[in-house]
Amino acid sequence: MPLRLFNSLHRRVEEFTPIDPGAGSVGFYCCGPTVYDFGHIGNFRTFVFADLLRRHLEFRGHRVNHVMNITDVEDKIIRQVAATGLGLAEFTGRYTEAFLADLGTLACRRPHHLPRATEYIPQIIDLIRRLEQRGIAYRAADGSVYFSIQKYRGCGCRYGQLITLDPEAQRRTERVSGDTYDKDDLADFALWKARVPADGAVSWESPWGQGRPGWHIECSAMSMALLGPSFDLHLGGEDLAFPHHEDEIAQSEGAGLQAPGRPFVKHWVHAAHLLVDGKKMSKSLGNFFTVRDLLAQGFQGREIRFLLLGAHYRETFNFTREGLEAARSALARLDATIAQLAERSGSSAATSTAVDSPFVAAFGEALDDDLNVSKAWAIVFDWVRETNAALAGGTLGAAESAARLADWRRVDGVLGIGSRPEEEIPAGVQALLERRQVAKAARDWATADAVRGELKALGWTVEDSKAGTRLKRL
RNA sequence: GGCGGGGUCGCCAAGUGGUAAGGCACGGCUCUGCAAAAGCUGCAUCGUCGGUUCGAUUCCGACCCUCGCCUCCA
Repeated sequence: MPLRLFNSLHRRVEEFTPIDPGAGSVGFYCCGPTVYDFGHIGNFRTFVFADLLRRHLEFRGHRVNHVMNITDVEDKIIRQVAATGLGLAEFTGRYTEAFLADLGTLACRRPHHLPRATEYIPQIIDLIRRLEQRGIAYRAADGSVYFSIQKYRGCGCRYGQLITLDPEAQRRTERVSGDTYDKDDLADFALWKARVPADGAVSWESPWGQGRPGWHIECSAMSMALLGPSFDLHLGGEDLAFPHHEDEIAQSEGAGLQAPGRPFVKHWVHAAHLLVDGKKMSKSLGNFFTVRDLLAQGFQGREIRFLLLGAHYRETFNFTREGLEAARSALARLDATIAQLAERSGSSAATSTAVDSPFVAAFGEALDDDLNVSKAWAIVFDWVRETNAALAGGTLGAAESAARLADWRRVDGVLGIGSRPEEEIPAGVQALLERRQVAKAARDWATADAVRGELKALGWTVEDSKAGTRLKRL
């Protein structure tokens, strides 16, 4: 069975097929961060999900051209720039670096392209001009350029591809009524924002005078610049479906750059939000974690990744500290099995086989099923139990161990969990261990147990087995 | 008010028209000097009430609870 994915465009699970099978790579775009602060764990759920999809596509033999934009000009950024007195590039550069570091902490493969909005101003301007030429964009009294949804519809295009919209039934929220722009229609959105004094030095020359791009237009301009006017996959958090993605479609298809009958994007995929302790993350509730916060609490990136990969991407997922602790325990069990396989396989290398083992095949099929990662983990842990049983039974030879290890590496190429970083054993701990060994040899159990207690207090646990004594970090 | 998700074991979380994966936690047993680790093993009838069906947790209806979106929040 081929890969099937939910497509927000049609609200059903569909087989994934590249829009252009001869292209040699899959065009893959994921809306990235707005760099005005550290990303929180909810943001990273989307990026970890995107990483899983990318890795699975690669596992299935696709070459993926992964693009993620960095929004480095936006209202909040401008406010921060003004408040901190830093230059725009300096300010956004800091958070961009932090974001990429966090992405690395969570073992996400680096996107092939990380375009910044400010580096694509000419392309953005070209796109707006094209929309203007086609009569879909208009300049308002405030000097800004807006996208006219009515004109767009008049061209036979459809606005409302990702959601069902009934403008009459929409509630007037504060955000709408608080909008002070001079738009023809409330639903219209800014393509180019005329400079206002509060923008400070953040502005660019354009055919409409000084100003800066609207939010939605950057993704249209950059995705099409890097992936062409029609590409395969566009991902993002569910909150972006409307209006951001809807507007991206409108701008991109409104510009009419696609070949006849081709859409801007073939498959839209949205990741559900994360809850923290059952509630939406928000600063006022204080249930807001950055990756850094969690590292400071002693958790590892792989533990966070494991937890984020625990649930299906289209389900809201409840992120808790208990969940992180459970992730740690589960990973310790997995790590122990992998370590034993490595030990047992010694120097023998696995002979590569043309056919996937039943384990690897079942794992891949689980992910083919709309990225059913929970099912995939169930398969992994079934395999862990079975492997442990074989290991405990002493029936696993070096070659078989190496083969299993190779299977795990294959699977982990998709999961990206990796292995626990080796921790050096401090000399003091090593000395205690030796003291205990001496006591043990002398059958002085009281001393041996006392030393074990001391080691435990230092964060190390001792495991005796027939093969010898093993020291493990708690 | 409109639209869209959810309610499955103590916690997290899959899934299916024929009596429910996996993880964490917990109990018993084996192994162990004792432990730990590991193995074996035990532990749920799926929000409520109706309906369809030979049979529903899975389909339909109503209700309750909960979460999200409704114009620049992943």
